[in-house]
Amino acid sequence: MTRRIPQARERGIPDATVARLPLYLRALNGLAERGTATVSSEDLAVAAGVNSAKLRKDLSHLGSYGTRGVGYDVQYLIYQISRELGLTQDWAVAIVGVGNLGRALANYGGFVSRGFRVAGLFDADPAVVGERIAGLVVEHADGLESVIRKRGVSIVVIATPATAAQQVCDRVIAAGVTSILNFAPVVLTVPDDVDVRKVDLSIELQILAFHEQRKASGGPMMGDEWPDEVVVVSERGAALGEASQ
Amino acid sequence: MTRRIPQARERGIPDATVARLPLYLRALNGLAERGTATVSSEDLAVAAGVNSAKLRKDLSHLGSYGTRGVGYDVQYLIYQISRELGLTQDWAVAIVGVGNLGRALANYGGFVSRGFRVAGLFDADPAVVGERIAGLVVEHADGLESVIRKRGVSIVVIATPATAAQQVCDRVIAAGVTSILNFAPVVLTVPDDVDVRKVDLSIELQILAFHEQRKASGGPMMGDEWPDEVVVVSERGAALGEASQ
DNA sequence: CCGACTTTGTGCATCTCTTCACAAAGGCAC
DNA sequence: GTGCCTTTGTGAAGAGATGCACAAAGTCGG
Repeated sequence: MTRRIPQARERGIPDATVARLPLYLRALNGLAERGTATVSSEDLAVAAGVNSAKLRKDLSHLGSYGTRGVGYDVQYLIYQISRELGLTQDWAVAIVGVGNLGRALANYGGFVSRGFRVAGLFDADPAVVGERIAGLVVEHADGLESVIRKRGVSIVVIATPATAAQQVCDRVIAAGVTSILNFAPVVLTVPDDVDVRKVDLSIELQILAFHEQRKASGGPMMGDEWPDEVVVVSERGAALGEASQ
Repeated sequence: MTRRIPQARERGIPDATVARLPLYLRALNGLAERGTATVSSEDLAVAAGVNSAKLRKDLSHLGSYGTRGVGYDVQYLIYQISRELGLTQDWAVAIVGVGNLGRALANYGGFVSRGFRVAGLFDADPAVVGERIAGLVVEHADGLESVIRKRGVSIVVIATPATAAQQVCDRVIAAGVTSILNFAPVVLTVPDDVDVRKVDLSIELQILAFHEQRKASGGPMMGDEWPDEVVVVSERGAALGEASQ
């Protein structure tokens, strides 16, 4: 029974750290634009809205890139974090579902600026296919698999209604995609090697409502009884991007 | 020095649990629509995509609403979770920034279906003010404070460009709002009693890219040296909802 | 070259969240 | 009733994240 000793440069950055790296990157880019050359963990932590000890521990997972007594070189750190996140290469992204949300995403500037390139827009509605959005022509969802393979798409954004999401998901996985960003309000079932990240407006609002209620009233009404009239809220809402299909 | 003993029905549901309750609620609504009367923790856990022990522990924080040997009454559990989340009351929501994203949000069906009512749309661009979106007329951002007070808005969604977000944030907080959903890619500075939740597409994509890179290559290139030519990615992207102002 | 000062990187204690495993509770068949 | 079977609710162990506090490492003025 040997003791588990963590390697200095072991592959395995904690998820919580990975989730914060983009935040640091953004703060660093802000500093770089203002011409700052070096930054202390304290200052960077404030800019990113985290604790400075946490920031230092996070960065220590990437390597020892700071200089004691001075801080971190902004440009160098930007490069190291970008490299770790895989932003030094280009990622082809496809957006499926060109409803309100799909359009918003296609026009999103932050996409292009960071190594993410929109390589395709898809919808199942013939009325939308052929339309030109953000310099791209919307293609019919039938061609999904072939286009994914042909253009080397590795990340797919699902912005379809909830009902279509799982089917789209299955198809893009069959085409070899292993990274999915899901905006549809459903739990996607995927194999273990596929990463799904979920963005769900409705859930965020409900979490806010919980805290708001707590602040307002010191908790929900105390009784556990049913009220006289129970109104059951139904799951009638379409996906955020209510596209066709 | 007394030991801290958790009360049985203490007000204080873990954050991780609160974040999952909406997920359970959605799964339960799906079951209710299909006419299911009772459900076991195992089945509900599968539907919500979590571990069944976790689900039971989560629910146990609300109270003891299950029946051993049987499971949970779907309708009753829907009611209890809704009540805990504060969805049995109506929340007035204002959306600030009517760009691509703002429009998508205003048209989002899931909003209305769950006790959230869009009570106002705001933008600083005169070209957008007056436009009719999802049955509402876009108002000028100047009237933000008075409308918030008048219509009892308690949750504000910020869908402005990054540059305007902090200013909007300060103003709505001054008007009494303590719950904010922020889509702009900036860290908002707020007092302790204000809750901010952040939705950031760019960050989600970067996290996916990290995992994708790991899967593809077994890690980033090994050297720690600078490449000959360093391209620094700039933070040029506008907010997801690139509205005016 | 030295000593004062700054800031990193990390060991450690703490806290939170997750998962296991099982006793207790309840339904149901007979 | 009685006993078997199912499923909850939870104690306890484990895993992971956080934050403190400080030694080690480096800068800089003189």
